[in-house]
Amino acid sequence: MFYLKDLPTEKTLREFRERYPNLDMSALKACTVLLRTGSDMLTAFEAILGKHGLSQGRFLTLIVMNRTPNKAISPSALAEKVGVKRATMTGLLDGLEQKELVERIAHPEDRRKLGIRLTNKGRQLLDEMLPGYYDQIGKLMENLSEKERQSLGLILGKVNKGLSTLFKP
Amino acid sequence: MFYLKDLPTEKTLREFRERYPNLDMSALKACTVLLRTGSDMLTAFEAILGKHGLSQGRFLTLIVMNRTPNKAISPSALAEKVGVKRATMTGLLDGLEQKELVERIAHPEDRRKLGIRLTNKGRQLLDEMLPGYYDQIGKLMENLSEKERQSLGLILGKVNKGLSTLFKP
DNA sequence: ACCTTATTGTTAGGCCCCAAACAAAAAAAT
DNA sequence: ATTTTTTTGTTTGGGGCCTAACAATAAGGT
Repeated sequence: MFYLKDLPTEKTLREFRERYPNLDMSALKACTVLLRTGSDMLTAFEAILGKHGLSQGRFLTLIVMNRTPNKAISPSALAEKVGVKRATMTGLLDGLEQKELVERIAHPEDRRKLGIRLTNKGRQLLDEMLPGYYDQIGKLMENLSEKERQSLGLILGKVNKGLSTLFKP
Repeated sequence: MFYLKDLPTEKTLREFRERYPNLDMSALKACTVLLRTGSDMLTAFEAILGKHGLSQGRFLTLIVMNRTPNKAISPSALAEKVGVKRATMTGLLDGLEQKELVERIAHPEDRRKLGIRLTNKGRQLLDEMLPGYYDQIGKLMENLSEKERQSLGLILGKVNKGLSTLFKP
């Protein structure tokens, strides 16, 4: 899951607005459609990743490491970039290490720290699956013109602006 | 979490495209921004709902029931509308029932079936929290003109079309 | 009527996420 | 030099979601 499957119809929206008069119908509609689409996209991606034995979290971890495939990176930096807590990263790395896609290396100076590295097998897996993955993303967006893609970015930027002011006042 | 926190920079995107030439940069960018925004929205909503002791799943369950507040609805219908498996709905209903927001009623004819109803307390909670909730949604979208909201819907519709063709070929 | 099949809600077990608490080690304060 | 604080990675326990398997019941096939 991720979000409501059965989005409210126009009729339901109107009924709700009668009961809760401050309801901004077009805002709620935009909001639900956005979340629904995101939810479906994620579900689709997880299906793709599942074929390679990866979860979204593990895949994102690999992707971040693949930005600098020859450099080691600390679990905490990795957690921050992926957007999970350090505790969660421990679990993701456990899984990746068991599959031998990644290895933990002791830090030469600071004995608290670790360095995480892609193994050859890890790099190999990515090089094998990423072309297909990017293909799918291309197909996903093939119905959008370049202009529409820009427009989408602009609009989502405004949503983000709204997000940042949500909890301030 | 939900999606990558640290989105790729333009530079990283270009580097990736060199390694994976079929990468459609504007497609990937649109994709990541969309998922990132959805992720942030969901996080924000969960923070709001948490104040009322609800999770996203439980809240959506209540919302769906609130469409017809006086009618009982079966757990399986509820699961389908919310977008979770029946097994998951059992857990959601357990939680809601324990908070006395919802009650399970035996079906008069078919002894396999149940009817789920909002209790007074459940209705009360919704009527108390929904105005504020819709307010937040209004604020979230306040930076978008009516035209932009329509445009967003249109664009997301095309993304959805892309989604539906993702696994066919 | 009897047997098979389908449906309903639940339980069991697993994965992924989080928050909180830890031990080990390093850095800062005194 | 000793104590305190901070940082790092991990463990523990909990929630939410899933799949697979169940028992109970109903519906259909013969």
